[in-house]
Parts: sequence; structure tokens; C-alpha cells
Amino acid sequence: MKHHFLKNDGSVLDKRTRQQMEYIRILSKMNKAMTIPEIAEAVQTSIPTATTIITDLLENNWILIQGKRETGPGRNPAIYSVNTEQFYAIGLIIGLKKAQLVIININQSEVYKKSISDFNLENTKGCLNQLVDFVSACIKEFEASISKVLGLGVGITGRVNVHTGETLNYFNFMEVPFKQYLEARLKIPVHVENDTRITGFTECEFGKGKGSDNIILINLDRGLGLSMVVNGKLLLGNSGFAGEFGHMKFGTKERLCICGKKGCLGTEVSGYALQLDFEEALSKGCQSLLLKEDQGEISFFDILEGANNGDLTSIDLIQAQGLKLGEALGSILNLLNPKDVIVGGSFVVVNDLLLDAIKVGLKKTCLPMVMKECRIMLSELSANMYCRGAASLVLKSHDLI
Amino acid sequence: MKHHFLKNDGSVLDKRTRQQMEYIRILSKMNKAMTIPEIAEAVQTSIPTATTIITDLLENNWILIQGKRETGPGRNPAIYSVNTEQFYAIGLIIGLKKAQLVIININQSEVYKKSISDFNLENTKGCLNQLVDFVSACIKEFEASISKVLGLGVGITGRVNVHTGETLNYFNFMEVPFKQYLEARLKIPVHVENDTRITGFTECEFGKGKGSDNIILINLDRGLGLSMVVNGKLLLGNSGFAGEFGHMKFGTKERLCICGKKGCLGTEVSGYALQLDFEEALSKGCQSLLLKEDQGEISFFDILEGANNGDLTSIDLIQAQGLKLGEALGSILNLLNPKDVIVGGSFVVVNDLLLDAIKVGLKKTCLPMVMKECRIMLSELSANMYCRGAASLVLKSHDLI
DNA sequence: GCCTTTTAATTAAAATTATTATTAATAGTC
DNA sequence: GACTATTAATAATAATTTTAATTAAAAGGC
Repeated sequence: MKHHFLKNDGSVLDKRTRQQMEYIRILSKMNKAMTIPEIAEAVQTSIPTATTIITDLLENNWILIQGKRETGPGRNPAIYSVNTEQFYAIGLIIGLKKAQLVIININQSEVYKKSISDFNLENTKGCLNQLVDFVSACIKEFEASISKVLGLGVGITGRVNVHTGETLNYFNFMEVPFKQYLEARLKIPVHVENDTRITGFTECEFGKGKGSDNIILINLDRGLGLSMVVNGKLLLGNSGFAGEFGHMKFGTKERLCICGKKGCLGTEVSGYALQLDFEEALSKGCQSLLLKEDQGEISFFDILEGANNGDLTSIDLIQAQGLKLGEALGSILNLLNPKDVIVGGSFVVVNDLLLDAIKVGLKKTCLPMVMKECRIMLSELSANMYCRGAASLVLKSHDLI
Repeated sequence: MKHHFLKNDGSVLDKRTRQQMEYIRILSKMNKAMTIPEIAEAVQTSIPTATTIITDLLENNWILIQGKRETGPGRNPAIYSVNTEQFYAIGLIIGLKKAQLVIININQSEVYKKSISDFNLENTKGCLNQLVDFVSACIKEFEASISKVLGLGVGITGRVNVHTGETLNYFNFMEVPFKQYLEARLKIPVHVENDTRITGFTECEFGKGKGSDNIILINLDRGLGLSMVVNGKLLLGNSGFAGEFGHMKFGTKERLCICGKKGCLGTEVSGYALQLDFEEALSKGCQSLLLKEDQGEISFFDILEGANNGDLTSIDLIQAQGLKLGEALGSILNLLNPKDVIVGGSFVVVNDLLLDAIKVGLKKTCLPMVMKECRIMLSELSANMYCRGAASLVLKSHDLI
């Protein structure tokens, strides 16, 4: 595994290098071109010292002069910013049917994007190779030297132990954790995360959670996921398993969950559950517009779309799920008292239909004082954005954002 | 409000003062007498610089020479430690029937202790005055100059907004928050916290949660409280209301909660609930040893004691509560994946009777992978310890522990 | 008991950093 | 357009900090 100038592997660095890294961090965090006096103020050093370090960084091409700032009276200062062509981070989201990759620069601007068209996540050597080759090919195509890549942030579905980099559901057949394997083959530092937690992080960085350091993100898709950001940091849990909301006992139906128990929320609130709900409704004699269209199996996407087209059965089922979700969520809000709750995942297409039902449910269980300052919102981020979030996680790990 | 040498009010300090504070912090955190080379290593400066700053601190009486260290070969170094008579923190726990105060020094050793014998917490000006006078009298009796007191940490029952220092249930009749009022009258910095969160913090600092930065503390007393420590920090929530576990909808009885809803866990798992359970059991014809003793009203303390004496009715009721608590707790564990769960409060007197029942309940709802690494334990801390915890919160806020 | 080894503490010299003064550049004013 | 006010950048000087060298103090071997 190679290391970038901005290494954070715990090795001892000389003072000047540490100073230089600090300057890069300040420039990156501020995310704007800064003058030497501003930088000196920010890093708490004198202007002459700042000048020498800035000159150093300039000579090594880590930063660039962006011109001069137009001020009022007085000499116009030169402004400096990080050289975006020296700092890249890669994000990779591995879904069940899709793998997406994005490369961003230190400004978090997307500079490259690619996805595997026909992907099927399998716990096999072949699938693993396909992913590694894909990432390698992307890096090659982008033509950025490996030495300019700070790292790869991976969001993968299923359970992940962030501390060790192990993935529990996929690529668990190697002797080393997934993270270590990728680092060995790609020669760049790798951060592995659960996909739902990536969505939570992304929402905090780019979405509606921006500016808040205390949010809950619900990922309502085929499954039901939850991630929490507390004190500005992702809540990972002792073994990295935090966020298992789907197994909360709140259900009333007799469905058996994959965890072996009954009453799990995920068996009654999720895309998967919605399909079952629909089948049950039909068997009870409910009518639906969806049946008129001559299609094979009806997926939960179809049901969501049906609701948007006015199909009453679909609407009823989704509202019932929203209500139940809201009620269960109320207990979580009482526990964590978050600033915002953001609901993401495929279900957002039905918009207020879901949101209002959740709010109705919340009222039943959530304490008024907790509800009072808490906003419940739908996510507006795209899948592509989550991929950028995974890349941003790398920047975050270097304290650059 | 006066300020100690170690101020943390955000005012700009000169470089040498900041350095001195850093040295004090290092010495305090290490909690042992250190040699100059060790200190220099810890603060990452050269030995001559460390020597001058240590000399400075010594002259100002902030630190003391503790003698020499006996080493192997080579000259024996002088060892320095913080002057414990310069740094005091006060802890005050305000309960319903008791108010306790403790003064600790920077080593967290108790140097003074006092409590109000006949106290009754009321939301009145009189009660407030009683408390302020009590604290003032203690400071006076201890004869420590106000300038040597870093602050007062208050743990008060009921809801508290840590960010503003407001108390919602008590002393809410002033124009300024409780915290501000105390600061104005006592002239020392004040930190106000919820009593349950104090117990969580204490457990992490002195109790079984020591060394872990990811624990859940259940406070099972007259009421049911919960506090969480995540990433080494108390989870406060956006408005400081985090931890409302008692209103989780898990109940099966028809009891109305003070929140206006039914099914709240706190109405079925708590000391208060235990008394109701007992009355119900009797009305259904259950027998109990407790009735033989000629006493007036039977409190939940009596029932806990009864269980320890073999009273079957008491045992049954407590086990039923433990089971229910365990089941509800399982969902929280799935969500937060803590390292440890520590059960505190008056209920600990029944020991394994409660703990085993909780474990049985947990098995029903908690995911095996979450349970696997999580220890469920009873607290062994005394009320006095929580008071010290409140004081330690002050030290923590100064980054001294 | 004296010498060697080892580590602490002090001192001296070198390097670094900050403060102050000076010069440079720009905008507005008379 | 020259002058003034203002801020940036640089140079010179002062202060601080570090590195290196020296001295001091202790332990152990012969």
C-alpha cells in the first residue's frame, strides 16, 4: 500500500512536514483561496513563518496561487488554494445489482465517474476480482498517479466491522479482512463501511443534515436501515454493528425474520415487506390498478409507482408502513433526541404520502419536547451522491473536510 | 463569576499561558509525578523548554517537586506533580429527598463531603436558596479560596438542557437558566446535568465502564433512566434530552404515563411500577411475607428487600420487570451496539435476580452478534460516588482527566 | 575505592520563529 | 496627479526554541 504526502498511519513525521500538512488541512477545510495573513491567523503563526511554509508548499506544487484578491484600500494580497490535482479520493458503492465508482478531488468535486452495468453481488472470488479489476481500470483510465490518491472509501451492503475492515455477508472467504485484501491489491489505503452508514454520512455532508452534527437517517429501500450521526461522528458501535433498527420488536404480523425471530420491524416496514403486504392484500380480495398492466412479478418499485398513480391499495399499504415506522421511530427519537431525521431510499418517490404517515405515527410515541425541535424530512440525494459520500469519508479521515 | 488560572471560556490567551495549561493537563491526565524528560516527550518539546516552563509553574506554585525517582543506573531525576491544593472541583447531586456535595482535588480524591439531612426537592425559591446557601457554606467551611475552584458540577433529577443550563422540572421560575443563576450567586463556573447522565459518566470514569468509551447505563430506581456514552462522550442529544427510555412503547398494561400515553416502559418497569404491581398482585389474592410485618405503606424498597428474603410474590414481580426490561433493551443494543451495559439504581440490591431476568429478556430481542461481545453487569457504585462523578465532570470539561 | 556506564540537568551554540520596521501596492481624496 | 490611508510583503532585529555539548549524579564492576 502506497502512502500519500498526507499520511495518517501514525508514523512519526518531522515538524516541518506536520506543519505543511496542517496548512493543507486549513486550506482544504476553509474550502476557499486564502491570503497569507488569513492563513497565519488560522494556524496561529506569524506572517513570516506562514510565508516560508506557503513558499515551500508552492515549490512542491501542493498549493497554487489563484491570483490576487480585490479588496478595498491597501495592497491586494495574493490568494492561495490547494492544488486539486494532487489530492484525490475514490468512492465505491457496492450494491446488490450495481457497483458505482466516483473520484473526487480535495474540493469534493467529482472528476471521474463509472459504474459496472451488469453487476450482481455474490460472495465469490470472481465477483471480488471483478470489483478489484474495475477499480484498477478506473484509476488507470483516470490517469491519476496512485501517489495522488488519498484512499478508497467503500460502501458495501450488509454488515461491516469498521474497526477491522471485515465484511460479514460478502467476501468473507479470505484469510484477511476485505479492507486489507483491497489495500494489498490496489496499493492504496481503504476504508470499508456499511452502505446505510455511508448514506447517513453523505446526508450530513451534502444533504439536508448539513450543518447539524446530530441526525438520524432512515434508509427505506428493499430493507430497512438506520444510521446515526452523533457529536458530528458516525455512530459505529463497539463492533461496528450499530444501527440495527430492522430487528426492533414492533411488529404485529407473524412473519419470520432472517434473524430467526418474529415481530421484527424490518419484516413489516421495508420494500420486501411491501411486496408481501401486496400479495396478502390481493389474497384478501383487494383490487389494484397494478394488476391491469400485464407484467410478471410485481416489485415494491411498482407498488410505490402505483401509489403515485393513485392506486388505493398501494396507498393504503404504504401509509400503514409509514405509520408503523413513525411509531417505532418515536422511541428512537426519545432516546437520541436528534436535530433532524432524514428519510432516504427508494421509498422517497412517494414523497409526502410516506412522510405524513411517519409524522402521524411519531405523534403517538414521541415526546412533544423531543418532537418540537426535530425536523422530519425526505432525502433529496441521488445514488451518485452516496458514492461521492464514500469518497468524502476518505477526506474526512484525513481531517480535510 | 470568577475564573481559575485554567480558564476555558474561549478568551484569547498568550502563548506561554497556553503552554503552561498544556503542561498542567498532561501532568493531571497522567495522574502521576513525572520527570522533565517524560514531560518534554509528552508535550513534544525539547528538554530545555520543558525545564523553563516547569520552573515557571513551580515558582507560581501550580506544581510541586515530589522528590526524586529511584531508577537504575544514571542520575536520578526530580519528579513533579500538580499541586493538588490549587485545583478543586465541586460535585452536587440534587435528589428528591437528599442533596449531597463533594469536593475533589485534581487527582479526583475526595477532600470534603457534606449532605443536607432533611431535604425535600421543591420547585420553590426557598428550596433554591437552601441549596445555594448549602454550597456557599461548604465552600466556606472547606476554606478553599474561590479562585482555586474550577467549577461546580450539578446533577439534578428531571429534564435538563445541558446546552443552555436550563432545568425543566425544577427552578424554572427565574428569568435566567438555573446554571446562570448559580454562577451569578456562587461566582464559580457551573455545569448542570441530568442525574441519570451523571451516573452514566461516573460509571465510565470510576465504575465498570472504565476503559470503555461505548456503554449504556440503566438507572432503575423509582423511575427508569438511561444514559449513553458513545465515542467516549455522554450522548446529550440536540436539546440535551437524550435518554428517554421510559417512554418507549413496550408495555402491555393499561397504565397511564405522566406523558399522557399508555404502554410506556417506565409505567411497567420502575420502582413506582413495582409498587403498583404489588398492589395488583395482592388484589388478585397473592400472598406475601411483607404483609406480616406491621408497617404502613409498602415501598418498592420493601419489595426489593422482600425478594431478598425469599418472598415469592416480590420475586415474581421483579423477575417479570427484568424480563420486560431485557426485551426492550435488546432493541437499544441492536441500535447502539455498546461494549457494556451497566444496570444501576436501587434495584441492584436484588443482584442476580434482576440481572438474570434481564439477560433472559435480552435473548428474545437482541441479535446474537450484538450480544456476543456485550457484557451486562450490575453497578457497584455508591451514591457518594455519583457525587464525585459530578465533580469529575468539571475536570473533564477542562480536559484534566 | 576508583573507574566506567548511564541518565539528568545545565550550558552554549545554532536554528527557528516572532516582532518590529520598512517598503510595496492599491484605492480614495483633494 | 500627487497625497493620504490602508493593507501586503519583505527585511532586519529580537526573542525563543532546539540541538549539541558539557557537567552532574547515581549505579555497578573490578
